Amino acid sequence: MVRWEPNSTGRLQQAAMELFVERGYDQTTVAEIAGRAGLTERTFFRHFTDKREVLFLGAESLLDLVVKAITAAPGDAAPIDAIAAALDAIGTMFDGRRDGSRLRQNVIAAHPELQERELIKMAKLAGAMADALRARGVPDPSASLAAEAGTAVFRIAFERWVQADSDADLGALMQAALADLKAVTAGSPPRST
Amino acid sequence: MVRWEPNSTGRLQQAAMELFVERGYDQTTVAEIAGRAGLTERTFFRHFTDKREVLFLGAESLLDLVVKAITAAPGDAAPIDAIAAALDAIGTMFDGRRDGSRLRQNVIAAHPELQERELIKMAKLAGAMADALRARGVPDPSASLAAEAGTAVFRIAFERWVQADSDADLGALMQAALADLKAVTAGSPPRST
DNA sequence: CTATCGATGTCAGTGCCTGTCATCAACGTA
DNA sequence: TACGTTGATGACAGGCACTGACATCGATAG
Repeated sequence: MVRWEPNSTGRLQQAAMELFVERGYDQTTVAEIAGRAGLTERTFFRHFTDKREVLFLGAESLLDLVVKAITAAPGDAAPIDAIAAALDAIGTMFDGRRDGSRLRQNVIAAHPELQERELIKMAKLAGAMADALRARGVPDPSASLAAEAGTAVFRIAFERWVQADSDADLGALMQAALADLKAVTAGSPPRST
Repeated sequence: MVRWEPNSTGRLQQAAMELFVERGYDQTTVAEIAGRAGLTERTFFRHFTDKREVLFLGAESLLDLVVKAITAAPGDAAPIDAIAAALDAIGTMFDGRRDGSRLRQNVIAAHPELQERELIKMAKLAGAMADALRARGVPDPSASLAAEAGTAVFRIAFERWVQADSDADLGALMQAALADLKAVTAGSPPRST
């Protein structure tokens, strides 16, 4: 006989998403989330450091993916090309997950405190990318700047992706955004995409 | 006879900074801040939406400055040059404020929740810069990308500025960082600055 | 069989933040 | 002068996020 149902973390995540969608983030208490998952509030905080974090599990795997892609890039690749490779890997990872991403992003978009958490996750991502570039011998501040550029491209392409009516391809959107960034930093006059 | 001492907001800010430096952000309660300023906790929350915000007043003026600089740039200037003009304006604004900036940044660096707030202020800054560029006729996503690039340059140069031993010039650091960003997005091989 | 372990529950408490109502000097107006 | 209004503040009650300390009890190792 099992003393506890398995996968507490997953149950808490699912219960949280359901409640956030049903009645909104603010109108949902941690006790309610835990209750729906068959647990107590105290246990929620053993699985997640705070209420927001329940929406941001999985950021760790994205980080690993990106670091590996940068590390695996050809040794003679320019920093920006290593970043491009990381973006490609991200594109593949999100393939087919647009509906879920959109749902989650709608919740985040409605709550500044969740946007804050998302931004610091992005900053950590940029930090990890910069570390991976430095490990390739890219000096600062070029490594930091390339990493920041990469996350900027990701964020802007991602935003377009979840908002798009058609089911565009995230990878393609990121490639286009990267090309735009290259053009704009090169001092090109405005153009439309 | 005055019923209340003037400049409640400023007194709260000063009391907060003092206490944060004396005993740390976490070890300071809002009631203590208010008490030192001769006010009550409830009044604190009439001046600031939350405890963190007491450290981030003034972000509004930075935003205005940047928007005006972009708007005032020559009509035929490329987006990236309008951004460069905004960075110059920022450099002038922070001239001579390095010690204060460093003190404040030390507090923020020690507390993730404060970093989150700083990041969302940066995101708002980027949003305002993008709006100003769009008003100049720059289409999306170029406007967003140029704005994000600008804030990335600002953040990285600012970090170096407050950490530097010598009293380097923020404006010069931003110009150098912008040049590095241009080089790295152009696909240049790694170089050191 | 017993000791330890690990996930959970229980409970008390702190601090952030909000809603609501009261206070009272200043100010305008009749 | 009297009186109503305004605006910044105080007082108070309460909700909810989050934490520390201790108890519980199947599972597992020896």
